[in-house]
Amino acid sequence: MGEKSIQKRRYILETARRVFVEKGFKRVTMKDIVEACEISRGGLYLYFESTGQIFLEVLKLESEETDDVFSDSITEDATAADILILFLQEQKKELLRKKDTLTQAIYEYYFENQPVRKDNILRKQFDSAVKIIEKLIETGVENGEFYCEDCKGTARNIMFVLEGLKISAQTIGITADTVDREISYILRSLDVEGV
Amino acid sequence: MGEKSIQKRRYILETARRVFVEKGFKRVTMKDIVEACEISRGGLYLYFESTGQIFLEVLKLESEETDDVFSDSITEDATAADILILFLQEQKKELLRKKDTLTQAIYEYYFENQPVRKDNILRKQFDSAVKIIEKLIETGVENGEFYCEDCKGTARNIMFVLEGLKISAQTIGITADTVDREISYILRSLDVEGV
Amino acid sequence: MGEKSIQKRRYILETARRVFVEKGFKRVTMKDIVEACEISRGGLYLYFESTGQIFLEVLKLESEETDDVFSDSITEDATAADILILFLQEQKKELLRKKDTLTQAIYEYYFENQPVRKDNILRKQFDSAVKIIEKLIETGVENGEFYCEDCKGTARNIMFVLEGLKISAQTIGITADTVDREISYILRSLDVEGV
Amino acid sequence: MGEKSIQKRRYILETARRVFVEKGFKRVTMKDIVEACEISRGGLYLYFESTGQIFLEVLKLESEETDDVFSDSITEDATAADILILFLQEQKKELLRKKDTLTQAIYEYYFENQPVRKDNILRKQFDSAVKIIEKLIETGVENGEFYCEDCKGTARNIMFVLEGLKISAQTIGITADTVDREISYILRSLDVEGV
DNA sequence: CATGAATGAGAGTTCATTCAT
DNA sequence: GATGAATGAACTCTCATTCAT
Repeated sequence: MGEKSIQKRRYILETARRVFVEKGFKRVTMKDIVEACEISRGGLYLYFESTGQIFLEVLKLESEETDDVFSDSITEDATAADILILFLQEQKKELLRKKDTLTQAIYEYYFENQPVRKDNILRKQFDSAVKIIEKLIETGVENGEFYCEDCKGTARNIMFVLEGLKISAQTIGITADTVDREISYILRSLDVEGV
Repeated sequence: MGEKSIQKRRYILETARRVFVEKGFKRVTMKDIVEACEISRGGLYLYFESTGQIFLEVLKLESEETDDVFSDSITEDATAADILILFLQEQKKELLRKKDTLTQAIYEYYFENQPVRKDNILRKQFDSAVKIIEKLIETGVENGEFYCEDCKGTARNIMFVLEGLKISAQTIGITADTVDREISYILRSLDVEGV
Repeated sequence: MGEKSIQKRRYILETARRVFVEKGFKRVTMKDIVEACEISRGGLYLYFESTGQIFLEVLKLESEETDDVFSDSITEDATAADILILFLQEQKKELLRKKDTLTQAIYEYYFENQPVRKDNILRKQFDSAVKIIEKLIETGVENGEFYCEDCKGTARNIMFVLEGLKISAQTIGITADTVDREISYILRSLDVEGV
Repeated sequence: MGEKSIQKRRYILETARRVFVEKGFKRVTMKDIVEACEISRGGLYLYFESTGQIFLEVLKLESEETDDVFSDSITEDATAADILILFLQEQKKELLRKKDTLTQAIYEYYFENQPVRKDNILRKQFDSAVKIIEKLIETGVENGEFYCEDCKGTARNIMFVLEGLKISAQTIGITADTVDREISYILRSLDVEGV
């Protein structure tokens, strides 16, 4: 059952991604994807067997392409504070996009499919983000940019706040203001100046 | 549209609630509710016209009965810190329940139906919770229990952390430990002693 | 899930019977039956859930209505030989009908579904036919109409010959002559005169 | 339509045979055969155009290789009774095998495809078996081994009993005992001693 | 008011068959 | 000759919704 044309596979995943962005996870049917891809009903089944599988593959692709969220922000002479701020700004953009984001689909998918710890991509991303932020804060503390007694705790706290903002964006709705306020709250708690 | 038997209406909502707790929002069909209620198909339509409407009514009932989350915790001689801690412990319980909670259904519902600001019950609850916490913190500050420069900001921050924990509980899964750590992080940031 | 209108149920079974007679068992789809009955797709599922179930019910009806194959042949003053001959003539008619018979469908069904001994309607019918024939032969022997050393064996043998003719009719094809020859072979072996 | 590789053709038929043995005729799809043969979808169509055609060819091969059912049993000094008994024992083995036999597939095929008399392989086999048994009985009668007034009739009767047993084995199920009883019934009717 | 049979749209899935390579 | 990706028809099954009783 060799995986057929690898381009087509990728094409389907990219197209499906748009569908998920638009409709979330649950509402998406194989038919939706077939139609978006303009391929035949049977054609899709040649590559994938369910929306769940397709979604997971979309996520995989996604994380392959973007596990460098931070690396983008890192330039030689950027300070820890610079990087943290940049990262938070990125998150803000993402948060406010609301549509054009997989967020909703991801949540919906994980509501239904809570895979074993190990397979939970979401968890991996969360944990790795915590680690990176922790490192960043430690660096900042060493440089005298930040003041912080519990770097790991703070990193975790930041991530939960971001998660809270993310889900709020999708449910109760948030404004740029709200995000800005939370970001400065975080930065102030680190004693970053001029915020 | 004469409102028929008000007991039956209530009976349906209570039964439907259980269904939503069990299956979330999206997966619930009118058929599910009909079967859970053991009433006739047509009968349900006499009272409600869609799962969405039913869900909203369930939420309404819910909030009528439970906008006193705090009042429970408040006894005459409880300190602000006592109350806050009690509140956070309540939230912890709720968070770890995971199943047996409307949380997932609520998120799912609001993913699809983002009503005008004003009708967003979720938002109202969030905002009112922020206000209450803010008050609480202010009281605590006045009493010298807490140290806090931006009460409103802190209150908001607490709520976002809780939201973050809530959604994490439903997706990546969290442990009691994780919640405890966040709670003490919050309390420490308020300079609450002995945490 | 009460069984709805009993007439409709029966109507469906009778219509389905015609479909099975025409197409056998395997080739029949739920759609075929829906169309033959001129009811809606969902309507059929209200009553039955698979062609297999429908077929079994058809058989049940069938056997309720026809377990009196013999009783028809029995009149007060008929001799055992008369009855046996009548019975064999009935079988001949059935055999030669070829179409307009459930035979094929029955075989196809039992190829796939070999239920526990006890539930095998086919087996029950076979066994009960053997018993009746045995009785008949015994009576004939007592009356001096037949000569037979092993009544049970002969009865069984007759039934297997009939089965052989039945399946042959459906596969290699047989003529009236063939059946007649087998019938007289049987009767001769019982020493029935004038055959 | 140049006949391509004759080995491949044969390979396909042998593999397909196994598939038919396992699943009968109707349930077998071109896909099943393609997969069992581990060849390409298009490849199969180069050699055959339908499961029906493949099945017929399988039967042809089969009969080429096994029209010597009897010859196996015939040794120089075997008596007619010996040979008949051996033949019936062979049939018994076949009957009880149930799975691992083409029987079901053959019946299913002929249910749907009743070719003109002449092409009906099944019929040919039946007729030729009758002839051989007839010869055998005649020989036995001449040798004083058997008593029989209508050799052809008896031969035919034996074959129908065998057919009856065969179809019963596939539908209502039979035991070794049942077969033994029928075999001795047959032999007794031929006055074979010691049965 | 209440019932529940009936309808029909729509989602999922599998395969026979073709055809460009 | 051979491959296997692609197509589209055909089936199965489930529900929201209506409507006669």
